[in-house]
Amino acid sequence: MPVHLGELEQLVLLAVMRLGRDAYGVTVRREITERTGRRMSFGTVYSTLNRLDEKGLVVTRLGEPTAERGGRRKKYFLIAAAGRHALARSLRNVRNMAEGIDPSWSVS
Amino acid sequence: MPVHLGELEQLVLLAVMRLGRDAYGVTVRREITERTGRRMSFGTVYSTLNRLDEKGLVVTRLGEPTAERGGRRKKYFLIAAAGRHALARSLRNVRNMAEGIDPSWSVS
DNA sequence: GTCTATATATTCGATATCCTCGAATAAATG
DNA sequence: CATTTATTCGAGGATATCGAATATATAGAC
Repeated sequence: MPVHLGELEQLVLLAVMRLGRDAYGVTVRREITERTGRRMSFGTVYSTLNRLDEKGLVVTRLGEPTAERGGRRKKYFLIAAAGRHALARSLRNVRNMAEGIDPSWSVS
Repeated sequence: MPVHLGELEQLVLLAVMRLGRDAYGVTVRREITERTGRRMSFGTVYSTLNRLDEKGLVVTRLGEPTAERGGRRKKYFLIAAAGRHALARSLRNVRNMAEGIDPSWSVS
């Protein structure tokens, strides 16, 4: 099994963490788009969420129907311990590599 | 053409920046492994470097033979302006998503 | 000088994983 | 049963990965 997080897996895991108990397909996609400007289809988001689930990096629970106006039940995602670890490693790697290379270059 | 940087592309670009004029296959691989612990074959490194080259994110120059003890000439890599921009965007996205989610979680 | 062994470095070909989308499906309410 | 909300599916492209093959340089034997 792959030990590394893909690019989008990283962003999706971060979104799941940010959203806490309100993380599901729609909100995850919105969070990423709002914070990064990155656009993607729902299919993309869900395939990533499901992959993270299969890897055991998130856990899911099925939501109750809301009283809003129909619509299928939500599938909520929560980050798992393994997900936290994988994310921490991944971010640490980037930080270690970026350390010392400074602001200037991120502008030009 | 894809607008996003893969996970490894990000690390390789950072290594190329760090190494300045001494960036080539062998040193890039070593830099990443030393700083992150991440192992990979040379084939992996070179395929990524070449992909970045095709995308115009790095530029190459061929080194002169050294007086060390045989061996093929080195192909040096330098980050291009487009590479800096892509990297800056990519890192900014991660930072924007990680912002506010703090220390505690990176431990547990 | 020129062969050949050896060291250094890069390329190649094949496969797995990740990303991506649009269309299809499912499940809830009025 | 029409509409809304949400998720799954199927197919194709991009990235990552490796081991083996290839290229190119020097040193030493002859």
